Amino acid sequence: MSQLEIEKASIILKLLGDKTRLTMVKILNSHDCCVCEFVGIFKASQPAISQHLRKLKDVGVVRETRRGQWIIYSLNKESEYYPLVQTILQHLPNQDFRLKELEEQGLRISCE
Amino acid sequence: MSQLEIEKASIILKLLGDKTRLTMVKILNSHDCCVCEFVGIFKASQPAISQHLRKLKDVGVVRETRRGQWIIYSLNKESEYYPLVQTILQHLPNQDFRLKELEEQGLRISCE
DNA sequence: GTTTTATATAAGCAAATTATTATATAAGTG
DNA sequence: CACTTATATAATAATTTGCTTATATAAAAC
Repeated sequence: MSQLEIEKASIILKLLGDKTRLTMVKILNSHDCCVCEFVGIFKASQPAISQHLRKLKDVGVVRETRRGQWIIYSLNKESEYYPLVQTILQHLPNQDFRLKELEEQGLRISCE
Repeated sequence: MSQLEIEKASIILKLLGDKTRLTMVKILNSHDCCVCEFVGIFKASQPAISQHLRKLKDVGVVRETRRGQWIIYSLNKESEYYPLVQTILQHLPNQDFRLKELEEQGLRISCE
């Protein structure tokens, strides 16, 4: 079991202690996503989504890669926090239905 | 693996996303404690400690039992959140040294 | 090169969180 | 019963967080 300082762990837990960010990370655990997909999934503005992603990126939980005009976010498996994040995500129900809903609205394809 | 709604999980993660509360819960995982012991352990006022404990109690993560003039807090193993809390705590270093320090100051005995 | 699409960032503000100070309650002690 | 000890609660102040609005950047399309 990889161990983390309490201080660092509490930072990660606070980050994941937000419904939107926690759902984002759960989704990223099975599928990479771009910002516009998250904007479609959550009833939140684009800047709000960008700001959540930035927080996750700042601590290294997620990474970004540009692909054309899209920026694709993915879980950073090299992060020292990855083991903790993984065990937390295992307690959460699959969120694939959210991506399904997106596809039904024709919003998923746009970023592929 | 017991599953939790995202909404509920995020509430727990936010609660544990505080250094003081996270350390409290880690300590309670191996030893019951009273409020005055936590006041000794953390550089925080008694009301601040009480308020942290209240938040943990309100969601059912901890329980309290009065023993004379002391109120002893313990982890609530019946909580639906207990499995999630356990897996998180496994990633954290043991905090027994904090209780040791208390004993050396003669502050532990007072609550026994 | 202007326009559109995707995203980021900055500033301002409202809501939520945490700590402090003061006071209340409840048990134990002399 | 007055006094002390342990704890809780209420009010308030300070800090943090998350959202909105406006603007900037960067790539793609025309």
